[in-house]
Amino acid sequence: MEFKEAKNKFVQSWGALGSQWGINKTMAQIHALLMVSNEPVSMEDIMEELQISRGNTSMNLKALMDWGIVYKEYKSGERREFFTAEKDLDELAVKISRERSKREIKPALKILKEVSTIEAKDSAEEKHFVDQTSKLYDFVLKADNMLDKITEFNENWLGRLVLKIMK
Amino acid sequence: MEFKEAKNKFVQSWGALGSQWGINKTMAQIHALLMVSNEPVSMEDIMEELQISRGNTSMNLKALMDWGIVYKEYKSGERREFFTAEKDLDELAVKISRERSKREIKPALKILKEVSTIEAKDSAEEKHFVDQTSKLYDFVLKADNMLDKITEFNENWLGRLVLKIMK
DNA sequence: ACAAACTTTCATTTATTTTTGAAAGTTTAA
DNA sequence: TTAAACTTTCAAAAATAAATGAAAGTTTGT
Repeated sequence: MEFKEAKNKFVQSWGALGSQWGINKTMAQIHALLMVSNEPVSMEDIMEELQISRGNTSMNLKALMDWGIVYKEYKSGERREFFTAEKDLDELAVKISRERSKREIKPALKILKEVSTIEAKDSAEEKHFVDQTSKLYDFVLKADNMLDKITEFNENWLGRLVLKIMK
Repeated sequence: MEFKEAKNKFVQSWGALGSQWGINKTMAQIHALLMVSNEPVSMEDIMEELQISRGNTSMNLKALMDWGIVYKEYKSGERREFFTAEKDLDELAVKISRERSKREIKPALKILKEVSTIEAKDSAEEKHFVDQTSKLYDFVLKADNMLDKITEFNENWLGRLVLKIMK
């Protein structure tokens, strides 16, 4: 396989994969493109490479910056803005899990807390509901904390030890 | 909040959350409904509760059974089929991660392997591409294994110890 | 302060995904 | 073997999500 072909394959596949994970295709593609670029890329170049409109590019770059995984860069003597992706994968994982936790897990916990604390009358049906949603609340909370700790400790000796034990 | 209201809120919210994670709304809603039902539910009842068509119900039940998180049940003397959800959350987590790994992570690894093993010519651009995709391959592989181990050991003492250390 | 060079926004269009429902298929009891 | 009672399939319709592009907004050098 040739370089251009490989690059294209990577970008396209990353886009498709992103969709499956609830991330829009263009956002994933732009991220993929920046990840494998060894130097900052201008908006024009992104538009050109991915064959997408200016508006789409702009919106998705903004979203990526909101997630904290893409940065703006300024080149001296250049009016245009350039973009780079966070390339440290541990850092990337931390930022993605923080963001998903904030956007998706926290709201889920809020709902679970609300519905699991209704006053359960004596019917078996209601008891089961409260029991099951309470368990779910505990479980999601535990999972969320675990993800937090894993990413947090990922780099240091304790994390490495844990990884070793787990393997 | 009253029981019916709480149940409805849970089912609706779970559906919305599912969408964000790339799981279709109805599939997530049916799963939610079955999770909090203390006894098997017929297709008719699911259709009625969620106000969805027979075809939709059938397809999504099939998908949930393919994931291994919903089971068919037969009641003696009843012609109809009934459905229940896996209610053990550890078991649920194991099945969901297995399935997502199989469907999404494994294919991603395949692509990463392919594109990271192209012959890098001497340009800095190509070297960076190979370097970055190789790192990504290693990282995703590591993460996939970790998820595997976490779910696998979740119930036993080692898992508990690790959780404790991490907290 | 101006205008050139750029970026962002958002109403509209387009593409994708999900849902419907009628027809086809299946199972079971008599 | 038949037909009633159910489930599944899939082409078409509906709903949802994403992309476009022109207009509005912003920044920067002179």
